[in-house]
Amino acid sequence: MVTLADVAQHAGVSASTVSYVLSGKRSISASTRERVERSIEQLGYHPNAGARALASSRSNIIALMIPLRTDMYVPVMMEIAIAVATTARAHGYDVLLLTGEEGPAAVRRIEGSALADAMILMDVELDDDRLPLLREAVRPGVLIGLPADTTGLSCVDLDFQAAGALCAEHLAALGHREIAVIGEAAAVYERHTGFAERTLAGLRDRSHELGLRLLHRPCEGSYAAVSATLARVYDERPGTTAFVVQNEAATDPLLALLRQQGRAVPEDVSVVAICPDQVAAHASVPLTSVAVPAQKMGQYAVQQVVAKLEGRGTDEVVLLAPELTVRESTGPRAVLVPGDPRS
Amino acid sequence: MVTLADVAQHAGVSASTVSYVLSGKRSISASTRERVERSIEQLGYHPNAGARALASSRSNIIALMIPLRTDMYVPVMMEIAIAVATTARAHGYDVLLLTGEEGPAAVRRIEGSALADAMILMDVELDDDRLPLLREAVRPGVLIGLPADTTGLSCVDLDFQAAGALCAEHLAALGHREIAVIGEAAAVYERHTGFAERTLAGLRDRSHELGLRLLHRPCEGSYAAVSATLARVYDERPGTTAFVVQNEAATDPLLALLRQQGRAVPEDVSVVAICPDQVAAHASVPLTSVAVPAQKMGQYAVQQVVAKLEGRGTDEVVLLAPELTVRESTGPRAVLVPGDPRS
DNA sequence: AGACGGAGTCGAAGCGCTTCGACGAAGTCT
DNA sequence: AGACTTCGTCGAAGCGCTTCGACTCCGTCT
Repeated sequence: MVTLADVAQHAGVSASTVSYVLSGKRSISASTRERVERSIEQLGYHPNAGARALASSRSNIIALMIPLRTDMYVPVMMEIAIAVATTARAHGYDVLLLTGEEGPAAVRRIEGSALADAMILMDVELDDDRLPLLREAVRPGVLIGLPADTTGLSCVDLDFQAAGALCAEHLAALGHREIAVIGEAAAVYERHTGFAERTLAGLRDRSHELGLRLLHRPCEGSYAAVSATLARVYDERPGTTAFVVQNEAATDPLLALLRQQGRAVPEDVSVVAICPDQVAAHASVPLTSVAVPAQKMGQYAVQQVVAKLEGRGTDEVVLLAPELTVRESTGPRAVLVPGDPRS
Repeated sequence: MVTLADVAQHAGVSASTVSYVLSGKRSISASTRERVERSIEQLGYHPNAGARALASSRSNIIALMIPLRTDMYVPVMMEIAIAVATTARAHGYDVLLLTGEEGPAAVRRIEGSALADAMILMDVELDDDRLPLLREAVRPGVLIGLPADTTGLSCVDLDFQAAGALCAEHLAALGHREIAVIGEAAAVYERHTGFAERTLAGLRDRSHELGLRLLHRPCEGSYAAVSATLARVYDERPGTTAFVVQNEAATDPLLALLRQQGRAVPEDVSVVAICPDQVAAHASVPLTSVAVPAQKMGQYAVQQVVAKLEGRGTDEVVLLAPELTVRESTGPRAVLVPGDPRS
């Protein structure tokens, strides 16, 4: 392995000079800089990560804790992870992948070992075990998600409450009065994942204001589960004319089942989904949807964490404003009144 | 931060003794060991990763290069990544997440900087840029996937060729004679991703041996694309009675479209998929499938890489034997002959 | 009894880098 | 002209750990 000393010797300067060329922390004459850079190039020098970390107490690594379970949102998680990795690299950082498995111990381990300079946590629960540790930690952290108590923490998330409200508004404007929510799997609510509850709150509140009747049912992503949920919904609320789907895995089954039952989308039933744009656009009926901006969230988390590492940036909660894109799955409520041509 | 020296002082021993307690590389008396362990516990000591890496030239990190693109196999990639992270932790390693973006430069960087002790590469193309570097590298590497030339490399993958053959056999045994393959997106073939071509080879060869007619069409995962492909298939080969689907994203659209066209699965048409079991089991018609053992592949890759790091283990290519699980999407070919009750 | 070997511990020498203080040279101010 | 800066460079002191002798006991073998 070629070391700093090798480069220094090759360029005829001292080791510290090479170091300063690399870091730019002191001014170096153009001629020296060039000579050093040529030597680096020629020798194929890469600074030893361990030595650098030890001397500078900076590892240039950001830890990313992803959820272990794959019961929800796999594409979203993947998209976030890739966005984090890509953005981090652009800022000169690498990403260490931790699974939720270790839980709070992982936070302690990273903190104690200085393996990473900062942490990004995904799949944050309302009252997450890891948060007290994160608050005490020397190293900055950013959450993707929104816990109950955000004091002393930085968070990024979609404003799911506003997203829920937006769905209600869109459907209300189209004349719908009875709406069913196909929610996440029951387990997601049980572990108090914030986004699910917030979406529901947004839907409830705005529905109430707008005079809509709302029925919420948790639902797994399988055909069988969606089928059962759908049957129950129509049983309890035969007048349902619109669905809001939060569990992205449920969108395809839902559309297929509605079609099978002879309910046309959007003529008879409207469907709004909360999911990544890509998923919405590729459904059998392109879905009117509120996008989950996975990539933006990943990028923002990294930017925030890097800002903190550089001394800029403070704790703040950023809720990205939801955007509803109208595609082909929503339309005016079919009203059968005397005189209506369709009646 | 608490250091080795702090622990040593607290326990009343020298630093090296603490180090040996930690590593177990020299024998330590039970009493000393206990005292040191108590001190470690009480002080909440975690060894500094950088210092350890510098002194031992081992970072205890495994680098994982995942594909940047999300045009295929997202759940598989995610499952592999999680399996790698989990298995690595169980062996005392952490995982560094690299995206394919950097390409060969990433290999050089890891190699030069000693950031990781070993590398696991995913999304390997037949003639991958990174392979020459990996062959020269001091650090061991394992590929998940199978390139054209495997000399000097360790690889794990599903035996996709056998998987293809297995599909053909299953359908032949059920009496099918004309089979259509819904392949991966055209881009996947263009970049010469091994598994796609190997599957096809397996299908072709065995079909030929068994006297089946095979039609292969690349296909994106969207409804529109599957719809178009399906139309073309029935146009060219009206007698098609079975489908093999490789692009897992295409399974749902395919089933939905077949249903829409009044073709019952499995009564009129059989469908075999090559995808993770979870995907197959949750489809609208539970799919007969050859499993892509993502988790096993991830686990194996880590075990292999760890074996190499420990001096055990040599270069070898491991192709996992495919297993076909019969579910509800395949059945005997509907034969309309005079006298058949259905005719 | 003396030589020998293993178990248990310690001290010290690095690992390759960053960073601080120092120093000469050259420019700037009064 | 002398006193100050500023610029560019160097030497040396660590960062916290691993690891290699070396040393001391103490039990064992002849």
